[in-house]
Amino acid sequence: MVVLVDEEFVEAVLSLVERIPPGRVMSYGAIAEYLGRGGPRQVGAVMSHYGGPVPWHRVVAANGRLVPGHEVEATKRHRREKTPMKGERVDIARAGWWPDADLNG
DNA sequence: GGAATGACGATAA
DNA sequence: ATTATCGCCATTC
Repeated sequence: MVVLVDEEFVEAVLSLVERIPPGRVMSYGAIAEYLGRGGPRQVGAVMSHYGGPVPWHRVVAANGRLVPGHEVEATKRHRREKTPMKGERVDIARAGWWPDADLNG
């Protein structure tokens, strides 16, 4: 099914998700914003089709909602990574990560 | 080309 | 805090 509309876009998304460190998360919008290509829906679409081999559980909705269909799985993993959370949701205010955030010395 | 869909986001009530 | 609606962007039928 070669639905690779933009292999480059897929690579960029997966590559970025791989860069998300443990205990941190990025929202679909943040990823789309960083890449500057498409929108949050496109990032989510890529994840649903090619987000298998990457730490998808570190990608959450802007409101901290975990990945639909894998809420339990994602929650378990965050518990292992000590991700800052508020009940069933991730505390984006504390766990929100950005590539530049790691450059800060 | 047009309508419907989707791992989203923001706003209104 | 929760539910409902509109907007965004590209894919799919």
